[in-house]
Amino acid sequence: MMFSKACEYGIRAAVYVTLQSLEERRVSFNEIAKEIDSPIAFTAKILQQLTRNNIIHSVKGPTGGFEIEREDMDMVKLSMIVKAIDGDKIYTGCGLGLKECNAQKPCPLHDKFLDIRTDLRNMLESTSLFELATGLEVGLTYLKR
Amino acid sequence: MMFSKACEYGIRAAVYVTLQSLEERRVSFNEIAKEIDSPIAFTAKILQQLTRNNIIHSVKGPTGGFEIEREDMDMVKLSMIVKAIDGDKIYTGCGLGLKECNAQKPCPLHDKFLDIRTDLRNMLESTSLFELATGLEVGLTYLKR
DNA sequence: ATAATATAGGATATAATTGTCTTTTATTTG
DNA sequence: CAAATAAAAGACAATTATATCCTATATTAT
Ligand code: FES
Ligand code: FES
Repeated sequence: MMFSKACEYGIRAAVYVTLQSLEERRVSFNEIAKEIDSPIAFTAKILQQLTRNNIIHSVKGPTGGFEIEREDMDMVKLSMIVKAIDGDKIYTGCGLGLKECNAQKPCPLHDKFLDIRTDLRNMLESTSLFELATGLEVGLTYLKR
Repeated sequence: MMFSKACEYGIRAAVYVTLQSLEERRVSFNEIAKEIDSPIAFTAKILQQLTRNNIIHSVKGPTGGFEIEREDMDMVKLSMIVKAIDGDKIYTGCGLGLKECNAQKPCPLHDKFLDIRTDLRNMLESTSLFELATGLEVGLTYLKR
């Protein structure tokens, strides 16, 4: 609804990688897909995108898998994942589908829509992977149900 | 992104019907599609949905077309249109795609997501077609381009 | 070096959404 | 009543999003 399926899987996957990297564990896409309850091959594609965008790091071969550096856990915000997977139409598009969102020639919902979207944007730009992983770590939140 | 294309067209169409009904004019789906710059046949389908959900009123035959009662312009909120076309997943779904959004077993983004979604919901539930049409009427807002 | 392992990449399949076309039904006017 | 008009309905087509499968490439351990 707000994010594509691919983006939802991408965020859940990145948070799971973060959680495991906190314990120095590399994880395979098989494990990730199982733990976040997502389609394996599709998840692998999404992990490729995250890797190409330097959001997570991948290592091939035995003992390989996905990981994320400790400093990146703080640096990587949700907005970066959303942008890598869904692009920035979530920021730039018109809520009523006009060709562009423009205050000079706004749709009837423009002002109200912009309020919501600005809040969403601020939230995504200020939320780090580390922050999301900590709730998981102490069992307060879940990646599947 | 936030709404489906169908929903975007639906809102724009309903606002246009409202604007014209303020001047006692019934409008055909051909005119609506032209004025909101949307695919004609697809728009006709969406107008059917709005009619079935008693959001706008349709009249067949010569002099027929779509219209909306003056009192309905205030009574119909955007939330009703969104619900009629996109269903209520926008209100009930989990932002990270968990099978359900539930505070007992929340995803890592639950609290922050709920804040945004509540604002969106309040906005949609408090915004009437009349309110949106008035900006159009005085040339402050636009339904195409 | 070789075998085993794990991600990368490309081709393909399936499902959902978006969009078109044609026929039917209801209504109004002459 | 007949002709014209406009929405309703159903079948179909195109596009996009989601998902799977198979092969290639890189890396590690033996
Ligand atoms: S013009 Fe529609 S949201 Fe800005
Ligand atoms: S559980 Fe994910 S948004 Fe509520």
